Amino acid sequence: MTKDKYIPCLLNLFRQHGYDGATLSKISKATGLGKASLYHHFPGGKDEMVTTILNYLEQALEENIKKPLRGEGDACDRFKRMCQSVNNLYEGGQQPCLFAILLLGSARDIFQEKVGQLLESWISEIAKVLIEAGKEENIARQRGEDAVIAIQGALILAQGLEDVAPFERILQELPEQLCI
Amino acid sequence: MTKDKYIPCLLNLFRQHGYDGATLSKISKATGLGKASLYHHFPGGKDEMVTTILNYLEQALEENIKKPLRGEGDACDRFKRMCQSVNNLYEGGQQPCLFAILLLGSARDIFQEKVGQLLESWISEIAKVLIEAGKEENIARQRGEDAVIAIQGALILAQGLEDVAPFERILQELPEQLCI
DNA sequence: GTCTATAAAAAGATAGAC
DNA sequence: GTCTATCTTTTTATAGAC
Repeated sequence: MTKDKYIPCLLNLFRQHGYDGATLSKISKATGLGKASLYHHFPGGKDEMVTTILNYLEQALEENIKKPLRGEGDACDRFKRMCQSVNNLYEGGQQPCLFAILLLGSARDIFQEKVGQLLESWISEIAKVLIEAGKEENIARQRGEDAVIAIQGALILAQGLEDVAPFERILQELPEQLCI
Repeated sequence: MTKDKYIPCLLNLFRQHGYDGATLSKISKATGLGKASLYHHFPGGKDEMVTTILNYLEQALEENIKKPLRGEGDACDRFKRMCQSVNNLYEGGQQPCLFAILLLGSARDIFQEKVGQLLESWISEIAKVLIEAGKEENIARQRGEDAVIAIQGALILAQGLEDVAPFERILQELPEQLCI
């Protein structure tokens, strides 16, 4: 898959400009590929680019988020490692979340189902850790939701206030709040 | 201001489709006005429409959010009234937040400053209630941030999961969590 | 696999009549 | 204050050469 090479660049573009804002002109300039070349790699146009990115993010979620949650140590240790990964993926809170961007943009209808699955699997994986740690099932599920809510909300606020401090604080507090 | 008549319709459009997705064609169809008429009311085009909406939302924030926070009763009672208003404004979690939409879309550069001010004033007003209730200043500020983070995150999750339950739960828990 | 050139469609915006 | 008609620009998408 030679087109994998362009995924990081494309991810950045869609995160910075949104689905509509990332025009083929900008994509062409950023990747260094002509428009026709872009359609050679992604015959389906921007939709296929975003679908490719979402598949890449599904892997990243598996590798950087879920795997640490299934790793060594107690629940709190695992959550700490998850938060470190989250911090990296969102570059310390400076980068918005593509999931949220897609859910709030004009392409919502196209990508909502896939994004919903990814969010659901993230919540579910957090809940599993807490169930394993002895928490009641409903509580564990709620804590999983709370974690994703806090991360998504903090990313929004970081964008609004142009300040990553709330995001950093949320990530720091999250492991303990989940284990209480 | 006769153009005020169109604000609710415009707000709905931009919330449903985002800044780019709300095209002049859709706006024309939804308002029943021709494109030229739209430019008569909003010479600055879509930018001016959104600016007008944001000024309207600033009033709504003042009237429905801040005013209840300065009202009668203890801190927890005031937060409960705020949450009722929040529930109404976002239609039980079914409607996304225009603030988040603008921050995550292609028009971020144009509206970030204004949206940031509105979020900041919301946080600040929550903090004031907690300071008045005897909380330490830094803690009060953090709780204000936590509230806005929870609401924004819950709205994202509601969109992703196509389920308002997390939003409803967050709003129900919020008053007590703030007062602890 | 990449390019230039071009087409086709859609978007934002305006002129001028009524 | 609203309309029809038109214009300009941008965007997506493709044809065909190399």
